[in-house]
Amino acid sequence: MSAPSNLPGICQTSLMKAMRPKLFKALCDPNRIAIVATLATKSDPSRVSDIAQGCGIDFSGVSRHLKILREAGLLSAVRKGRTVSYQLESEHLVDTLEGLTAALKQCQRQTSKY
Amino acid sequence: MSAPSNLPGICQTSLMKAMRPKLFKALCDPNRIAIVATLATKSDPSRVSDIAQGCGIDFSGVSRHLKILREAGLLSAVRKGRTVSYQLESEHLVDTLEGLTAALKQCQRQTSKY
DNA sequence: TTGATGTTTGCATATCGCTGCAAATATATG
DNA sequence: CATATATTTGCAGCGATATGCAAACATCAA
Repeated sequence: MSAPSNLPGICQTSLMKAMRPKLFKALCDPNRIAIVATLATKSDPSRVSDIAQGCGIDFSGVSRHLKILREAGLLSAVRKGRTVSYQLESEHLVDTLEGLTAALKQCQRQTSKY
Repeated sequence: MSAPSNLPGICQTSLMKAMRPKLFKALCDPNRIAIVATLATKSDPSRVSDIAQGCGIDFSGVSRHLKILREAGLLSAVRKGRTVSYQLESEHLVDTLEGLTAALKQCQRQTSKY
């Protein structure tokens, strides 16, 4: 039966690598999704206090969310004087998503019946 | 200054829609990621008990994870006799990811300085 | 230095989510 | 019907996470 070899195993491994648990964990909170969506509309970095305006929670909580998103590689932070501004790392996110999509399609191809 | 109009607002809205909180919530558990990666390597639906073999947790927990993934649109389920088999909805996942990528790029374009 | 502003962090609390076990349900078989 | 197998669901325990408040920290301005 034309042995399936261990290609599925390789495929699964590369998918697991592409799935980036940290990314999904960072985006499983609705406030963090809102923050990302908001920052996606800004061409310049936004200050913590400005971002907090949009959310319905305390700025300390927003600061924590921003930290999580930054550690997941989704945001970059810059300090300017007293303020810290965060910006979406759009290309990085796009690259990650495209990598995941490619890995999925690869699996699809290797497991499709013919 | 060639007013930005409310395009950013539209952009943010479409991104929020594309982000699918349910998807990220479904994929923020490591066991669920493993399940998805495993099912991605199968061309046929897999039975709950077989899927549970791979995970290190009780099959009841696996059943719950499968339910969450199914409700997020990531899996489809089919009952055959006493067994229920789950399969990855690969195309749907790919479409969702590509939609999200496209929405992100759209935002990138609209907010880039020129 | 003193005071003001912006952000982060420590702490307590409340809620959420994962898990295992046992019971319930669904289906097949004797 | 009674029994066996496969899956789902109810329940309780428990660790993780989100949140607000207050304190600490960083930076700027008098």
